[in-house]
Amino acid sequence: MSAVPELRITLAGTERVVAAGTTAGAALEADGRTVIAALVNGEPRDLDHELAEGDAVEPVAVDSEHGRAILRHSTAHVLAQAVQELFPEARLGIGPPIENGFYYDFDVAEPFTPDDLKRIEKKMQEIVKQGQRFSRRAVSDAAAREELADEPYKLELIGLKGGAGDAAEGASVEVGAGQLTIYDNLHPRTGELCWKDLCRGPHLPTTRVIPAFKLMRSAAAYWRGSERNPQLQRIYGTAWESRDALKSYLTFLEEAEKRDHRKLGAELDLFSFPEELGSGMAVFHPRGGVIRRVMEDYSRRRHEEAGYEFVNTPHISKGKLYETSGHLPHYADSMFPPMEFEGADYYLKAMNCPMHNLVFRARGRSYRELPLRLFEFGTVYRYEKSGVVHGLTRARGFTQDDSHIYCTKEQMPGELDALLTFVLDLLRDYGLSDFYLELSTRGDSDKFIGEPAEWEEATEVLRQAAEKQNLELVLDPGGAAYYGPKISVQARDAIGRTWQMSTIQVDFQQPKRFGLEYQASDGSRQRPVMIHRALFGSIERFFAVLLEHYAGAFPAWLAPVQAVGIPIADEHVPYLERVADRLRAEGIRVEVDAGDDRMQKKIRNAQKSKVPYMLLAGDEDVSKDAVSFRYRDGSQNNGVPIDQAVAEIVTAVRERR
RNA sequence: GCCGCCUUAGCUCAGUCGGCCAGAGCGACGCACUCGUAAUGCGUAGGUCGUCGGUUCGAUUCCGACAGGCGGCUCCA
Repeated sequence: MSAVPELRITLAGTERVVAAGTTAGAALEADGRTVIAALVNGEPRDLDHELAEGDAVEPVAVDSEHGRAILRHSTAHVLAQAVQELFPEARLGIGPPIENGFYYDFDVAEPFTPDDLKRIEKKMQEIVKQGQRFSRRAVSDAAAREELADEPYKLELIGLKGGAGDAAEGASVEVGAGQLTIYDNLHPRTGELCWKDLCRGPHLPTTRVIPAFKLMRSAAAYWRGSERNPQLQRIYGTAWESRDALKSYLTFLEEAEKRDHRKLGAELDLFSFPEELGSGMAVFHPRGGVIRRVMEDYSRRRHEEAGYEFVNTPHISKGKLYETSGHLPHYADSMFPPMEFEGADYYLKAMNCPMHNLVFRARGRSYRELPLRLFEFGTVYRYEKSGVVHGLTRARGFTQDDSHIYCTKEQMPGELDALLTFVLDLLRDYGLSDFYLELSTRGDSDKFIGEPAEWEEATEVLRQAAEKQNLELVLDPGGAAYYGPKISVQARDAIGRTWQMSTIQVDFQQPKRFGLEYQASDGSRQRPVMIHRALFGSIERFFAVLLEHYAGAFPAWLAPVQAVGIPIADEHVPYLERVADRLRAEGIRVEVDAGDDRMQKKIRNAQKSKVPYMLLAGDEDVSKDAVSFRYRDGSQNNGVPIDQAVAEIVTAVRERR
């Protein structure tokens, strides 16, 4: 019989009895390298956290989502320590883990240079190599204030304790709701204090078990995320459980860079942003134009089949319209300033909905017409701040595939359900297949207008429609537009990035503001519900997403040039022209490369322009009434009879492959 | 809008510690070559070094403003 007091705990699901004073690490027999922390009763804890009677303990592996966050958080501490060693005057902001990495904010007189980053990274490596221990220590608020007297931002966080979640994204990793703690970095042999930071933790046992990290960039960021606050210098870094994991992340970034639509757009001669037009305004070149036209044509056809009616509206209108719609009071910052003309203020169109409301209101409407679905490729202009304009995904002029559906309240659930299915099916036809949905609801802010009961009802209907799709549903409280809740469809692309695509919004406001009415079967006048919905979001943005998704190698039906004829020698050009004529007669976009490059060079050019089909012909093919295929992936299929070759291409295009 | 960085030929980039005619590769154009699955050779043209202003005997180079771009912050389709 031992006199040592004992504890009963649950270890990774099984009951155990351990000596009092046992740490989570000891109970888990953690090596501190692959298992780097513990979940105690669901809360992340350091390995040297002492267990209490009845605790449930689970290991946290460094290569788990939780584990990486802890690793990155610890690496952020190493970053801050390195910065303060090199720049003793630097004051600390916050330093949380983020997706794929971490950052730390500093108040310094001069922004960091790329050279500074190199020095900081080197210093971090020294700290990692030393293997300093992360040691947790509870402190009272008063003691923390005294210790951190030189860290004004930390003091501010202490003052905000409890409300830290609202203080700033990431601030909650510094101060939790309860007892304040400070982490000391201790020298492994001497135990000497090397550095300390106010932090909730948990952390790795030592800096030595940071396997791989890299500083990425520095940039300015507002303290606590507000434009009104001072700007701090933020350093971004990434950290991984192994060198290989870091390497594959860096490879992913390279891949993303290769797919950048701005780069591909120039390389493939699809579009450009002439400086003469001003920032955020694109022109589409013929090759981009044809892709866009095919995208639009297919969308038009599907909308027509789904009972939409097409309308057209101007690009400019008197300000009164946007006062009626409520945009001017809520949205004026995003609109171009007005043009004074004939005694009225004219605004560039920033939204299509007010104009569609005028179409609805142009005459009396009957319940028999509902749901009335108005559709337009409507070009809008929005004033985007100069720093946010970004290629085709964030432009100042863009075209929405916008539609507004007017229906009765009773029709709303069925309409939303059908709409969401329609939207997802159509997106799938363009080649996106991996989706999740986001439901954005009303928040506390006073930007939201309208009756809470209406909001609740609409939110509930949207939720039900979303749940029927059997897709992951993410809640986004407070993310709604000012006039109503919305569902947005998020799509993951070929390399796993997510893009916001379609949005579906319910709006009770505009029908009221415009006095929209229909006559019901009982002769009474009723107010319709309005559903806003853009499927591509904007054609330009959707174009960019597809361009990046396919890395420029569009499926045949969208490819600007679907086939290129490549003669082995000049004398084979007329033969290929005849083949090309056959294809053109079937509506295929085909070119014959009759230039005086060598055949190999023509193949290279066609390959670089990502043409799906290369059709080669030499004496052998001519003698057999055939062509030889070279596909984009480099594979070939030689001596294919012309009829068969034409059929192969036509079928692929018809089936949108 | 804020912070930092960037802007040299159609594209990608050298270069000038302030000094006579600013370079390369690719692309374009011309000539020769007529070739079986990712670059044939030779030649030619092309730049008031983003714009405007300042400093200087002299500015593409230094300084400032503006425009455009890139990375973030804030915001968003």
